[in-house]
Amino acid sequence: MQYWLMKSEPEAFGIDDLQRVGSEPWDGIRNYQARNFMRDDMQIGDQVLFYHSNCKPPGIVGVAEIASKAYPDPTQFDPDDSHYDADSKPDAPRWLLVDVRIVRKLDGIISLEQIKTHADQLDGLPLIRKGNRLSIMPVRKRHFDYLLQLDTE
DNA sequence: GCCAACGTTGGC
DNA sequence: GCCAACGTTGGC
Repeated sequence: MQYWLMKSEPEAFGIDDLQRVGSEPWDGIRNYQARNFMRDDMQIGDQVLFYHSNCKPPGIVGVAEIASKAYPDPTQFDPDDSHYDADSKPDAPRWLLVDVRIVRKLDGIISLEQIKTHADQLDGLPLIRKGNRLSIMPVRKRHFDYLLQLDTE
């Protein structure tokens, strides 16, 4: 069992959307490091911190879980999709996705600002490393538990 | 293989 | 809207 943080822009797909649909193919990932996490390390049942980015305020808003193994992201083959990749061929797909299922929406939001005040306890968490832009990142269990406990404070 | 140019992310 | 940080591309 591993733990992750996955970013999404709420304007595109937020926690309320995930709660409504229940499970969602996490398409549009076009970063090799993030892809490799999905391909090599994610297992069904892994727990996910659902993070809202590019919004006010950014922060963790829910818990989700991995609901499938990695499989080809169909948007890479769709010329009308903004994530279309002309160099990716169906017999050798470059981009993968996993299905993500809702576990629960948090009572509030664990804001990035709040998270940063706990930097000492969260040492090594990529989210608070300067310049980090990964949209999918591993989270230690210790950090996962610590972050969620901030929601009930 | 180097690196400048460019595009994207994402907090502010 | 700005811009720092970072990844990718492509000329050489």
